Amino acid sequence: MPKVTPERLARREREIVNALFALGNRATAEEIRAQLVDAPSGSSVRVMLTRLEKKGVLRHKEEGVRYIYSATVSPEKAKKAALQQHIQTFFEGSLAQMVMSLVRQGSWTKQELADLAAEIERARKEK
Amino acid sequence: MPKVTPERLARREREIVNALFALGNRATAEEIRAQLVDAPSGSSVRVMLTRLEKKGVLRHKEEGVRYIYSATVSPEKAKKAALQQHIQTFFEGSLAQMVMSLVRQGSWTKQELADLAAEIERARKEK
DNA sequence: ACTAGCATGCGACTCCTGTCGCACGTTGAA
DNA sequence: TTCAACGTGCGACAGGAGTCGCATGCTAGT
Repeated sequence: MPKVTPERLARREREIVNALFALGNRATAEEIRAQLVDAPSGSSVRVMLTRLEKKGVLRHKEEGVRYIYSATVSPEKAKKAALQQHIQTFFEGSLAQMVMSLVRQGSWTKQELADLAAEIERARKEK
Repeated sequence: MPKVTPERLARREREIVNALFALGNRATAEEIRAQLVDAPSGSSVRVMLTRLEKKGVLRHKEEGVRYIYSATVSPEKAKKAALQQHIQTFFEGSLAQMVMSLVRQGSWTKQELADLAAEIERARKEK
């Protein structure tokens, strides 16, 4: 059995896992379905869910009548992997470069900038 | 013909487009192949490349004997879309929240923090 | 002019994705 | 107890993704 990382999933499967993370890694089939762009039938989503579970990517527990799904990888790990991916693809592997770019290009409120500055100060002091 | 955004590509196709971006949106079939994890044969990659081109995701121009491929969407646009995706999935849609988290959790050198602080100062002054 | 070396793309094949309809079990109301 | 409402999963299917071997064509060295 080949190893299955979240990054190596097929399109819809990945969309589903992402939706699950966006929903706090705890959702019913229907909630996930609602989150999907160009949403298929509930039936289709459930097939995917089952397959994903068979692959070991998801698990479920029953809660009353319905199933509550969640990813087996921790959101933290998935987040980290996805970030790594993004940085590798678009910023030559440099986190610093990415954050710089975000600060420069994003649209920030006064408050956000202040908070961010404070956070950085704190990080600098810890050095 | 359904619209084809980079996010809606199949696994391998996406990997290829990402590899292309990582290579500066300008690469030969072989360069792309080398960049792929669990790399398939050159033959396979070229088939993908051709299909991607047919879908309008890529284009190529001949350069001597070989083809140089590049994505039709600008890297900037792709980057933005990918970022949006990431933020939506892992940070409840908040860019600020994401950057905060990165500053807090990333491993930063003194220099990087200084540069970042400077960049933020600059952004604040522009307000 | 030959030939070795690359690079392209065609034809072909397999299996996985993605889709759904429908039958089935449970629950709560009439 | 009958029935509607809801959620699950089975069986089935079509098409696309992913793979490769090989024929073909150009380039550069001998």
